[in-house]
Amino acid sequence: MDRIDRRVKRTQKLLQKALIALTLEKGYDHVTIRDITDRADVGYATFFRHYPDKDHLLEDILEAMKDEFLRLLAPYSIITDPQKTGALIFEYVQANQELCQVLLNSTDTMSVLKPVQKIGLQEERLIYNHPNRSGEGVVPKEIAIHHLMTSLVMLIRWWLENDMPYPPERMGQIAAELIILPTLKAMQ
Amino acid sequence: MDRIDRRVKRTQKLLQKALIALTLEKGYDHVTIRDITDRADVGYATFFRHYPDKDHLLEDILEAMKDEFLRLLAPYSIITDPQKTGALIFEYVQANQELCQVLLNSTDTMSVLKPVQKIGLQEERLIYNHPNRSGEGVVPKEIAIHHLMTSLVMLIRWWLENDMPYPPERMGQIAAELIILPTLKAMQ
DNA sequence: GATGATTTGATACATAATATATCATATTGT
DNA sequence: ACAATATGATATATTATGTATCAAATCATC
Repeated sequence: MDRIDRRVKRTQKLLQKALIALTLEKGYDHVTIRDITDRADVGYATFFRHYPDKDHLLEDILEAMKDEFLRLLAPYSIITDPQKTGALIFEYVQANQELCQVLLNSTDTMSVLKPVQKIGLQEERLIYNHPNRSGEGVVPKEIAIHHLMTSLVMLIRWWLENDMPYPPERMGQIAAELIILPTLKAMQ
Repeated sequence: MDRIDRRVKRTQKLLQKALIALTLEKGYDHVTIRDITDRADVGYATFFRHYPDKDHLLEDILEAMKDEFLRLLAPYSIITDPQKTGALIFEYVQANQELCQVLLNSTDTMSVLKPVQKIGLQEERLIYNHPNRSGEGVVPKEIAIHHLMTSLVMLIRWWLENDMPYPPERMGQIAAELIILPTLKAMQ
């Protein structure tokens, strides 16, 4: 009933791989749809049978990554153990370096931030009740969560752009001291 | 000798104003060069006599803003008085709301971050010698400065996107507690 | 394995935007 | 007033997007 045609899944995977490879080669903006379909060895018109434009293909890639990523982090909490969670995040980024580079450096980086925001809101209750939170800060909750998530993404961006000069454990520690703990402390 | 033809300055100003207005109306990506030249009431080919593409026009606008912005902040330091400087920043953003919205929400927001980074590096020595800095943190200097600047830009983005729900003074305070002071403390 | 449904490839085509070239006209700096 | 330069208008080449069509291949299911 609800199963997806093998051909569809195959075509979409080919298009996704092609976009990732081409973005690494010449930059997201300079990749044309013809480039993608040629690389994927797929008819040109076939692209539009799956995605209305390039951005939607990127979004699809991001969605898949998000799911895998959340599964990885599920056993821990960014609040209960900031350093450990931070390290896990940077280990994941290291293991999926090319994919992350594409998602975070495509012109559309900002669109990546929206799903990330959602992840933040899912943990909101957890954050709000955490003992590290003093409750005496001046920072509204919504701002704090926004800051937490976007700053982490920006830190990952920096790390990738500078060829990962520190190991994941160290980056986790940095994320904790620079972003996670201060945010908890400053929350209203 | 070095002076610029009045016609050139006039045309460039018209193109800049047109891009800002059109970006607010329909979004940066959807603005065509024909749109710009029509709105500016200028010949189509004239655009390319000044800029190779839309991004370079945006860059020109950004450059002008950067200069004005730095002149505004010159008497103060983000380090000596974080709250006051923060408030000043948000007051400027409020006064130049439309311009800032265009620069921070155009797809190319990331290109805005590069000049901002430069501003940060100019203050680097000042930051490094500030008494608020404990010197016991684990965060490398380059990461701290990157974090400081990008987080401020992201906070401004949030403020604009959410219709500026708090006054500039409050935002300056928030920026200080959430970003500036923690960064100084965590610096190595 | 046969069959009806769906996807794909190939092709043609319409549209839109970018970018360049040319030349008469208008404006500028001196 | 005059030489230099910028502009407007127009034509044209190029590139990319997006749609339409139909035969052939592939799929799910029985």
